[in-house]
Amino acid sequence: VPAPRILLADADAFYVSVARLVDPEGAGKKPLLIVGGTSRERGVVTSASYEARKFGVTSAMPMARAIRLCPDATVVPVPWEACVEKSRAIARTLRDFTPVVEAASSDEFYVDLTGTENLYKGESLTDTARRIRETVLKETELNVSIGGGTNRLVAKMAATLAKPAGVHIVEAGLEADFMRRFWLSDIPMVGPKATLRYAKHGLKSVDDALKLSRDQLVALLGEREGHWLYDRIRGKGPVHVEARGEAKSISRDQTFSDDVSGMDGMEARLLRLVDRAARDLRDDGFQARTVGVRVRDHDFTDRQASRTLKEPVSSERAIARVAKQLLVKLHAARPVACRLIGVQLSNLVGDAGPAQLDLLAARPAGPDETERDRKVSQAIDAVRKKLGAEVVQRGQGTRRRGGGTKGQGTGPSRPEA
DNA sequence: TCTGGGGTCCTAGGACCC
DNA sequence: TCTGGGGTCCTAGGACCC
Repeated sequence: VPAPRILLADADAFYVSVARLVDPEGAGKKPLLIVGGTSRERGVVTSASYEARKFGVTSAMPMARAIRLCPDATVVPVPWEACVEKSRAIARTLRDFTPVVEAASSDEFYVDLTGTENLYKGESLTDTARRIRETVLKETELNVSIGGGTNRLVAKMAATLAKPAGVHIVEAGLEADFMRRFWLSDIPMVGPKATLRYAKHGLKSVDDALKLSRDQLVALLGEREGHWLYDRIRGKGPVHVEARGEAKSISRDQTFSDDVSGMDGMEARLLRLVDRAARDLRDDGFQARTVGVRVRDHDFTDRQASRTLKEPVSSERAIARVAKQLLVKLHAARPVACRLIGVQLSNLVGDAGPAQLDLLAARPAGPDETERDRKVSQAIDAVRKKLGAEVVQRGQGTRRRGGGTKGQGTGPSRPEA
């Protein structure tokens, strides 16, 4: 049995790089570049150029703070559509090497080269990774860094060492040794909460935790987490790479520049989000059985309510009816102003495949979604399609999302996931 | 400093069924 | 009349990732 050969290809400063490609004369010429929410008051950094990072700017940082740290930086919005296209282009290039490519996010791709030893006969994993890197650069104008090894954990952690524009492969058998240079907080899924818990037991680095036996770790952290950490710090982790995989939920939410109070205002904003979510759901060829509504109160308390229906729905009117009831319920439970409202559609049922077309047609209109609701949505889709075509005719170069990609089962924001 | 938008996975309790 | 155990589905919340 050959040892697994897993790679993680991670695009360098993805959103910044795409912003520069989109606008070579503007953003392309600014070393100090920040890409992110330009709502000024409530935006955060999506990505900062390596030059800007030297000033302490990091992603997810409030924009106000980022500008204070790096006052000379240029701030531009995220070019979402171009990012979706570039993400797909990277995935396509990777699939030329093996079909087993999993998009973990827009800019991260797991690649399983196990069993390709004969195909790339004699070539080391390092050389194959370098060749992949060069090919992606040539075909997409984007630099990826590639980490690799016998499982996803070491591949991911090696990729951080490979940045920028490099390759780092961990040889089989050296996984445990490789891990010793890291902090526990560097391990994927060890977030702020876990880091704090570990620190309370005096555990900060991988080396700290290596001094404890399996039983001691279990005694400290509990059955599940104890075993989990014992394996991770020895470089053991999941191996399976899932080729493709479809979206499991679609959500659209919005933070408002000013808090919204009162049902009328909240409902108006909810309906706009419902329209976006329903449209994107249908574009991706899905129906949803579960409708959820999320609010973030003015004091940053997150609350959520959801309902699962007997039959899946995809029309604006059906989703809006449920969403409104959920919003009323949430507002009644805590009638305060909110800073964010979101709509989430899950329990997705595909309706794109020809095999399922009959099933859909046969699905009777029920109490949750009437025949009339569906007709209205069909009319909306028809108008959108027409408008999209006109935009293309005018040569503005901004085709409406999904116009020609219907039924590929890929979400606009997680294109290959 | 005052916190985006898009996701995934896990847990725990209750309802319900066998 | 009182007592089970197991399995599945649903809901809410939380941690985490990019």
